[in-house]
Amino acid sequence: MPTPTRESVAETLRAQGINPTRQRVEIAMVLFSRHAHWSADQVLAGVNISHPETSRATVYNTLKLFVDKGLIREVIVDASRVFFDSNVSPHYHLYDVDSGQITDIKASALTVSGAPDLPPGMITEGMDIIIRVRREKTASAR
Amino acid sequence: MPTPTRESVAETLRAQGINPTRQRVEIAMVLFSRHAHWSADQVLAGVNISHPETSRATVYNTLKLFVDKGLIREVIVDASRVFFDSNVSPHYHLYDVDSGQITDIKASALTVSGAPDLPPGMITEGMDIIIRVRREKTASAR
DNA sequence: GTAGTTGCAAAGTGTTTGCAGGCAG
DNA sequence: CTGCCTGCAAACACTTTGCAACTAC
Repeated sequence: MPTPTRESVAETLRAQGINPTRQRVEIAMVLFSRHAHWSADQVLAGVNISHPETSRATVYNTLKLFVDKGLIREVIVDASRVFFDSNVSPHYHLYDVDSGQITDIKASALTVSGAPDLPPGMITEGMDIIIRVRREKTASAR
Repeated sequence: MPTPTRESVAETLRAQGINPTRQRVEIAMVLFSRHAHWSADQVLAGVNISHPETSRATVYNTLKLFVDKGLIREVIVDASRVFFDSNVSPHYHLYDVDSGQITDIKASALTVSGAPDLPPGMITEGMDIIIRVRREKTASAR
């Protein structure tokens, strides 16, 4: 995924039925500049480097909009903040509980079998797998 | 797991090196009254039915203590609050995104193979699997 | 007396909301 | 003009913290 241009990003947004306003394009530019796990604040900071005129509220609104439209994914690994993942291909996560670092695991690298029976009338929306790791030897600090 | 007595709970706490104070025993009584996914507020409410003298701060402190000691598990499925799971045997979760309902899936019901290579010096602390489900037909509301 | 524990209220963090003003067609 | 977007600041929900009072030994 090469660094996208404003035009290609605007095109992507339109394709999802999203009106490509200036702020939304800027936010998408940041998100798609690389596959990463962004907090809302990181996105806000990223956007305002190049274009110092996007508000926090707009960032939150836009991130929610993008999630609804399937452009990005929410990643919930930490109770205290949501990350937004610009990699929407099937994958799971490795979470370093010490550093907070999140790493992707290709879905093809893990096989899950034996899907449980869902309650009737329910459909699966998605499956998250989070492998929590930490630096060895840390033992039982705290 | 039958409803525990204050004595058996105190014993459990001591076994983990936890000083079984009045409040801690009350909190453990609530948590162990049944396997469930408790929010801090639910625990606070539960404790204060029978013993209206435990503060919010103590509930939070105690829950954290219990997690550290392995008596209960944190479940992070929702960005906005932490649940505490009094079932510490290996299992995964089904999460109903509409109702917020969390259901256990026995670990034996799911098989995961192909553990990815960890970064060197890292050890696995645990693996969470969350299957997000929702009521069929809801389609693309909002 | 000492160390560990608790309660209170205030502070903190990430996120959401209400609303007036702006912009595009 | 009209409806969608945006920015601001206040509001929110959950959690954490500082600190004085308390308890057990």
